[in-house]
Amino acid sequence: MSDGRAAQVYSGESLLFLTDEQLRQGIEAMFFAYRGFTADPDRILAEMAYGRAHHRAVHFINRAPGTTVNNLLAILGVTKQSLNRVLRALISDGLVESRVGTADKRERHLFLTEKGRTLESQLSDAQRARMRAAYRDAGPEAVAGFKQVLEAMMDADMRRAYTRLRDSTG
Amino acid sequence: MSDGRAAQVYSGESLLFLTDEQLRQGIEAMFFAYRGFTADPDRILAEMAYGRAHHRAVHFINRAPGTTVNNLLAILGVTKQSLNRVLRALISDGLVESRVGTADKRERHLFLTEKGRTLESQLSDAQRARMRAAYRDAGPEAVAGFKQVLEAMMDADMRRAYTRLRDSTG
DNA sequence: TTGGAATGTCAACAAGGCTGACGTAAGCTG
DNA sequence: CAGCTTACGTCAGCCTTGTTGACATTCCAA
Repeated sequence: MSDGRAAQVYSGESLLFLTDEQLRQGIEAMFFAYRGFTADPDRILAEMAYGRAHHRAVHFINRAPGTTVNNLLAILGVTKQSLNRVLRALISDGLVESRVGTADKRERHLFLTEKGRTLESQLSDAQRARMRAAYRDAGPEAVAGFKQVLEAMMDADMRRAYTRLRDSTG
Repeated sequence: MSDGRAAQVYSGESLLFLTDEQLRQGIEAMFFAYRGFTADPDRILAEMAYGRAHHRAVHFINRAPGTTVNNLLAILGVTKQSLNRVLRALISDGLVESRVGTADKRERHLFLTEKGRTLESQLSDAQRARMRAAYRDAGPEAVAGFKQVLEAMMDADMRRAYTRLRDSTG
């Protein structure tokens, strides 16, 4: 399995960055960084009895207004029961509106209300602030590399979801 | 708050990478990539009634053998009650050994047993395999940028923990 | 018209966070 | 030595967020 050590050996063009040690560093970096990544929104959410699951739902509904429940399910990678609990809370609190589909009436299309948009921007402002600071510290080339590695780490279907979202706006 | 748009304006040297849009892309990349990051160990853990929490404990005990409970607590960022539940399972299953401190007898020093090391390498082999593939795809410069951005995203104390671990071995 | 897809809902459960409270042993300090 | 603090363990209870399984409804499509 671990061919990292082996990689060191036949490195004509320095494959030292594939060492087990280097990989472990990356793993730990992901772990610690993800904590920072979620810390700021988590603090805001805690004040209003919401959790990370609500944040994720709100984020992706904002990103793709009118998305269906099924679609959101696939993006978030949770069961419909799990998502439903979150959506129910958001709908009954008036942050999300669920409209029956016109073409296919089985589908529910999800939209943020004004109140929902307010929370969303509060959360993403906080998260972006940290991200922006990190980007600024690291510089544009580092950011390009950052995205490249992250994209390569994704499962194939998540990469498809990611690039589809990215290319639809960005 | 969101000065991303503003950044576009006075970009003498292209601050386009600080756009809200670019930041959002990074946020979504983190989200999707983290799923991939944990997917392989999660599959292995599920087969043996362990969870991500056990993985984290085993990982850091392996990284810093003889570490104290308090130290582990700080690194993992959880309460002692939460960690204790996990440690109790690992100790009673014979994956972790807890030795009373010699200098300070209040402390418990934690070590992996042979069985513990076996699980650890199984998990980290799986995680490294994905990481290695991603690194290889992206190349050494991208990897350098990846680490740079992640490090900049961490909270100050987590960055300290991270660099301390990194510099102790790597 | 009938099968299957999309959605929703109920119930039950587990992992893994959390707080609060309490106990014990050990170290430190005045 | 006395008393405070630290390190650790543990009990009890709560919350969020994930899971399965079962079942009803609605409605498209063959």
